[in-house]
Amino acid sequence: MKTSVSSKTIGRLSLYRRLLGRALQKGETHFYSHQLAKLAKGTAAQVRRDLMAIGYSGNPSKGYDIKELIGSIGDFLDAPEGENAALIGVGNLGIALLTYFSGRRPKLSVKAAFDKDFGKIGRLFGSCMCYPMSELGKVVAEKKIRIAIIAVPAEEAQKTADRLAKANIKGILNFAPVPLHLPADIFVEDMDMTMALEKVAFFARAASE
Amino acid sequence: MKTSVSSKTIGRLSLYRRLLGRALQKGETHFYSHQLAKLAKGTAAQVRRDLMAIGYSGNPSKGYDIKELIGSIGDFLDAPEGENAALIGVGNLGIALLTYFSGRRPKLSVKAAFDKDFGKIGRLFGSCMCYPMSELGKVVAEKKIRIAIIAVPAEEAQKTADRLAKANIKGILNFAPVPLHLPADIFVEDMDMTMALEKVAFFARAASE
DNA sequence: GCCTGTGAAGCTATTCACAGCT
DNA sequence: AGCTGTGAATAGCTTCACAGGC
Repeated sequence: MKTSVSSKTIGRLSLYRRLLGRALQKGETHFYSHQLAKLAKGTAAQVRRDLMAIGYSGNPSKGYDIKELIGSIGDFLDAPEGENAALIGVGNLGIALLTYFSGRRPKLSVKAAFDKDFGKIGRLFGSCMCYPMSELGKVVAEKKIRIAIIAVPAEEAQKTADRLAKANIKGILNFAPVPLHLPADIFVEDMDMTMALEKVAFFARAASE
Repeated sequence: MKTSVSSKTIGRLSLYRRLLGRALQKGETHFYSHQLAKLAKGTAAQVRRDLMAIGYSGNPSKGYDIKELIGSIGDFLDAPEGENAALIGVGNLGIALLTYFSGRRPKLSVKAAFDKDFGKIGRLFGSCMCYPMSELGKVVAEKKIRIAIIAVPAEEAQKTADRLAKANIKGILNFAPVPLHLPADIFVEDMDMTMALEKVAFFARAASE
């Protein structure tokens, strides 16, 4: 049932939830689709379509109840038991990501880090222990980890991904600037920062002339 | 003319260039569209369409000349004089990005960093001097900076973006997890890592049942 | 009147499929 | 035979526009 929702819609739902959370903290209680659209830089029709996908219904006169809607998005997006992640590659970027993700979502946290550098193994980064790669399978099973973040150099990314696949990881957030070749049942989301920066450079130039 | 190429195509061209560079280093000289497609995890037809967009033509019998193609992509994507970027927000993430982007592309480099923390101002990060925000306009003009990377906390992102707009920045790579409201002639690419991780969590779960 | 929910239209992006070349 | 380049077809996503409700 839920597999029929597009990746783009899932992304926007994640965004809506955050924006709604901020509105809630400011004391708002209800929102119209066009208000949420404005915050999210989308259109009202799209907001309504996205909410249709999760089966949430608003009220034509008051709009959407913010608290309720946040709950509905959570019911749809989050695993009830929460989701544990592993970080592979405790370099500059890896450490920044650990900090960035820590405490952001109650149901989604990085529970273990891995590196091949013996200087890092056994140390705590934030509240996250760094293990050697050889213990990947064991730790992943113990801590019920299902998703992983790859923050290793490009040359090691594919090898790392293969090990993750063997460890039964089902989803990967990939920061290495190379596409990963993996079995089709593993979901991969690429964060190609080089691509992103080159895009910005290109369109900035295109706009300037 | 070049504005007619879609953002997705631009992104893939950036990827192709990197993949071709690696193939070149391995000693390859020619490539067929299906070979590049395999590396890029796309289809042969799409590779050919993308190359059509930049007006590069291959040879039906030998395929594409790798060196030549890298050159053509460069002619299309890169500003001949190069493109200078600024980094705003020298926290954990900002520093990781400085390291990540340094030396990756000859024609695209981060030339200045900005922060509001006086402890950071005046220091060198990598080869990048950290300036106070008050000097943004001046430094941007002096160093001919046209694009910027936002790596500040969510609460400060919009304010930072407004200052960048005032400083005549034409493109922004935004790592803050909030959409930015800016004049339409400024290109913004969002790197919403929270969204990406939630997507991975969702589809990993969907695949597991 | 101004909202939501949604079928239908419109767009954009991708893939098919084949003519033309070597 | 096996490739490229490309019109035509398809699939996927977004927006329009309006019925129905308060």
